[in-house]
Amino acid sequence: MDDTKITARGRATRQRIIEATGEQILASGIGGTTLDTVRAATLTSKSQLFHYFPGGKTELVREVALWEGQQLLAAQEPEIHDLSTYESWERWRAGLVDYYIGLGRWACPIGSLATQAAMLDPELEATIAASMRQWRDALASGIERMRASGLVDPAADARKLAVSILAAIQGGLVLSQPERAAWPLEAALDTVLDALHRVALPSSASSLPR
Amino acid sequence: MDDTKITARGRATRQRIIEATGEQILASGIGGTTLDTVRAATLTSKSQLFHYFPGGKTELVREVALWEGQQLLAAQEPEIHDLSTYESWERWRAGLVDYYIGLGRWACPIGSLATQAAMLDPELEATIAASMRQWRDALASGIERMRASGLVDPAADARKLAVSILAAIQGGLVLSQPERAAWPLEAALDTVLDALHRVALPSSASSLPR
DNA sequence: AGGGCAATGGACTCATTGGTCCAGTGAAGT
DNA sequence: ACTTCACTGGACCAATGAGTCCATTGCCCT
Repeated sequence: MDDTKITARGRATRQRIIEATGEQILASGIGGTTLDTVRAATLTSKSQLFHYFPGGKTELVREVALWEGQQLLAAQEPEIHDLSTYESWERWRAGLVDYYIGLGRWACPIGSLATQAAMLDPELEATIAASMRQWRDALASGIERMRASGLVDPAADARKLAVSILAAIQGGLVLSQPERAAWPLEAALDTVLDALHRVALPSSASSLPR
Repeated sequence: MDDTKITARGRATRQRIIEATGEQILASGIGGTTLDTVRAATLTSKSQLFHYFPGGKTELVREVALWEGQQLLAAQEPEIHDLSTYESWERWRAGLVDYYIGLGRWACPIGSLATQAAMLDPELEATIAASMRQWRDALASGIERMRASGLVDPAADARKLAVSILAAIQGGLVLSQPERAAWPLEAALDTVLDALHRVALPSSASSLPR
């Protein structure tokens, strides 16, 4: 949607719609989120939904995916851009778990969307894949920084480790969901971060208090 | 559904419905699977669907979840009941990846269902959680066997490692989906199985050809 | 052979939902 | 003040999809 003809009030309404839709999708999935429930939650009307998202539900969901991707990355600041020490990784880990706890649901706004997107909308899937890649690259950069400063084995494969960490998060959340508890997520993260510690050079600290 | 009044033909039809529904759910999700498409794929009629699954779509999906859970475990035989050596783990891993490749989609019949179930049907979620627990316990038993035979550190937490391995599978598949490639799944599995190797006792072989 | 019930076919109903349309309202700029 | 256009309200439409109902077929058992 073009931003050329939109007032401050309009932008606020539009953003309100996106955020409310995001919450509903996290809670009930794309299929369980209807334009009517969004309308009710945002105190708007059908025409507003189509005014701000001419492409209808499809476009709205894509905008939500974009927004959630940004939010997820932002929630990991500032550590996500450091990760140059084990202490930084520890802080990042704690913050991330807190973020998911704060959501009130054991689900990743991006991850659970990814599963649904593949079946519904290829463009949405591409958007989400881009968010994932961005996230993965941020983690990989941190590992690279540690490698550069000699904290981990130069032979370590940063890309592969980053993918494994992301997988632990996503998979951990899948398992945490039915348990309604953080321990599967934390166990998976522990194990994979241990693996990261294990590629530490013999001379450096290779274990953290757990 | 009671099996008391069902003929061989009936049972076959019922099973055909379950399997076709399972395929459609894997491809399009629960929401994307309609009774009409199931009817078309199985050459049945609406009344048959309700004849075999009086509870309607809800009951049908639950039966599918049960069936898929059994299939998934069966696909890992016989290794899933061994896992007492690193070689057995390696064979198990190769077989599992092959199984997912064979499905033609980078998704787990149980895992992707789990994400959707939480938003739709608590009983379905419970069914899936039970499958996951069974799976996890099978893996944990294997680790226990290795511990008993002295192949891994007695201090290793089998339950935690099993959860981490499952998380790597589920998360790896989430990441593999948009990539349309096995490497994220394999990377995640590699990393977490490496972690298992690392808890090997110093006297035993602690690395595998990769 | 034939009675009975499982199995099947398919039209029909009703609720939901995405999307359209047009008529009002209000705020920003001149 | 007034004009304009973004913004808003809500009735309406068409498609879809779950579930119902009843009539018909055909297999199993005696």
